[in-house]
Amino acid sequence: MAEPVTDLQPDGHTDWRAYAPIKLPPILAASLDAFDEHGYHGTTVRDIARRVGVTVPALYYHYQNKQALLVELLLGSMRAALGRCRTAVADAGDHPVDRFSALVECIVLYMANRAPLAFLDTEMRSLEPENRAQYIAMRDELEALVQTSVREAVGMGEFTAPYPVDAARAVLTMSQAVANWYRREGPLTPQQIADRYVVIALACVGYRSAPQPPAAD
Amino acid sequence: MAEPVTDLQPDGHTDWRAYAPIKLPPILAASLDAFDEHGYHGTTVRDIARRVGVTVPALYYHYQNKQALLVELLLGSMRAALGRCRTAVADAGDHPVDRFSALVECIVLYMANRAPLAFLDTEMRSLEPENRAQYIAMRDELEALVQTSVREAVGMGEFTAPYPVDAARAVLTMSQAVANWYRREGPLTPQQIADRYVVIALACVGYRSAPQPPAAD
DNA sequence: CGGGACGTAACGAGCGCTCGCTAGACTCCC
DNA sequence: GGGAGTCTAGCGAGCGCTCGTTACGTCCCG
Repeated sequence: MAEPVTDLQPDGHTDWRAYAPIKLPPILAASLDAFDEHGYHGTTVRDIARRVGVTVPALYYHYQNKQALLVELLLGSMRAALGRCRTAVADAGDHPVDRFSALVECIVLYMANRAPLAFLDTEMRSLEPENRAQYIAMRDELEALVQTSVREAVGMGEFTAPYPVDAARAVLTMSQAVANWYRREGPLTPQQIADRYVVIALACVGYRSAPQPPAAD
Repeated sequence: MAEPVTDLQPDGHTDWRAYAPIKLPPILAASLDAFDEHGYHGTTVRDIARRVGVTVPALYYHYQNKQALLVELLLGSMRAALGRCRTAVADAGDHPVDRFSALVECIVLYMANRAPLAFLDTEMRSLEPENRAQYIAMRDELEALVQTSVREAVGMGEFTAPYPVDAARAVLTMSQAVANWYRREGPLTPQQIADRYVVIALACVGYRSAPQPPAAD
């Protein structure tokens, strides 16, 4: 019942910076739209069916229940984001500053290019306990990646922020928040936003020689 | 039906830094807990009644309907936060850097001291259109306060961030995110977190001589 | 001609909300 | 001082409706 969706797999990418238009099965795509608009509990299976253009039992032929739709989207999204972040860290080489920059760029790129999926994050609390536990485990791993790169860069004297743990969390949260305000019709591309956020994040953690591009808003 | 609650008024404070333990009418307090746990649509009026220890009709004696409970909490919370921010800006004097610092401190203090209320923010989409419009208007005003202080400080050469608009939004979102992770039993007081966030935020916007307190995490 | 992919119809449960009613406290007037 | 009237705060019962879910029939394609 429902085979793996490439866009929701940890290795569903060849280049962590590359994003094709997202391709989800119709039922998942409709569920995503509905959950983003009204939240999990505010969405009815009848609404999802209506969006897809089928009847309710057709949904239950493809997915076990409503919760399975949320699990597929939420865990899949986190799996995909984490997979890309792991690749980004691996590709960034040995230097913690490069790993940190790659992480911020990767997270922001995901939040913008997959904003509807990332926006679902708040529906985490509607996951049943064991699903939520899985989600939180991945979430914690993502934060650990960021915290580790910051800690190492501080150890090398590259970052001078007086409160590196708080600064790292601040960077993570401000990056994740991109999913909440990014609009495709906005003036900046995801890559432009990501580039700017790398600069902002490096300033946040007190990078000793943060780059100062000439551009302005 | 339901007289004003001090904690939810824009002028429900004498000092914008001072927070007494929050005091809400029992029904609102129970609604807040339930909405935080399960979301608006995931909460039943029977659950709220059970928490208060009364029957469902008793709720409807005090409040018009379920939506009115959310409106009271969400608009009230935003009203209170915005009220404090306006006071903070007014008290900070003429210098944009001081206004910016006061704003960050004020926002973080609110997010920590009123975390359950601030956490409700995501339930904005469950507001009926006209209520949501009011909420968004206040939200926009809050962002405008931050953006203005940054723009003025950049104009004076005090902030050197290459992308001040993006940096200002990053600061706002990372500050608001405090409500999502703050725990009362955590190691830092709200004031300590706020002080640290002022330092981090000043770094974010490229304050030319950001203070460097000696402490570490 | 079998099974994958649906549709029709309906189930029990629970939803937000309201009805009619009442115990008790308070006010007012004679 | 005491009865009549009114107000607050709440109750038990149940309304009409929608929810997630399912049993079962049907159609079409290989």
